[in-house]
Amino acid sequence: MQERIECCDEHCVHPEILEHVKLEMPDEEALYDLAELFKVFGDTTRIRILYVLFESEMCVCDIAELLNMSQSAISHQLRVLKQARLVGNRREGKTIYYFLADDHVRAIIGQGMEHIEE
Amino acid sequence: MQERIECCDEHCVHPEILEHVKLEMPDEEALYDLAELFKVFGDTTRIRILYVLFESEMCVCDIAELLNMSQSAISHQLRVLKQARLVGNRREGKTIYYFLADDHVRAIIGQGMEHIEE
DNA sequence: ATCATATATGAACAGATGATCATATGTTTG
DNA sequence: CAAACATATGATCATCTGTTCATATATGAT
Repeated sequence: MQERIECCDEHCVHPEILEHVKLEMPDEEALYDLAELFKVFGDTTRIRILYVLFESEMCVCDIAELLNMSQSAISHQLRVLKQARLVGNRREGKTIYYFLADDHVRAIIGQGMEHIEE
Repeated sequence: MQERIECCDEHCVHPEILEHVKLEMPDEEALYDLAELFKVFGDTTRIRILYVLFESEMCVCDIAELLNMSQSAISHQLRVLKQARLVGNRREGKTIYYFLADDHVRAIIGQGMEHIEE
């Protein structure tokens, strides 16, 4: 007689909550984009780059020197950061300066810091 | 005569800014922890789990059913979320209910959403 | 005690990721 | 135009990650 014969027949949350959850879920594309965004923050090198840019815009070789890493490694990561629109850049002669794209970066990292400092 | 003979001798930011950046950087351990935290957010399954828990605490099999994934996969990811202290759980008989650990989760995901919706 | 149910866990494997190396592109200077 | 410099990029490789499968643990019911 019962439709659902597997687990969670009776013990769990009410069906209307399950329905409600399904309705409230953002669409798959947004969830995917969100995970992709956080992946970008989920790497020590990229976090360090972002922290460096908190203080001032900076060229690639300066970042590499500051973080004691190869120019190539930094360049690859700056590409990832730029694709995620977390940083922007501008050219001045041979040099390319990178800077934080917007204040969400600070906000997100700030919230993260609060959590781990608990 | 010059100490620094590589790139960035003259064109780039002033040395005092470089010094300032070095001083302002959080220590390596904090940066590592921060990256680890964002890694946890950087997966579609875990993001979806967190969104489900936005609405209500829920047991493992319900989450699995809602997300159309195996109980094992969900259990593995709940473990990761718990280790990052993003969710907590409580037992009620055979069932274990998971819930959001604190409001940083909402804040962080909210900021992330704002960014991708730009 | 035995069985069913809910969840957890370890091993294994495929796919993703990040640093390195070599090289390419683009800019300035002589 | 050639050389020097700043940056970007493609290939490679070792490592990490997430799912699956099989199995273990824990609780409740009979």
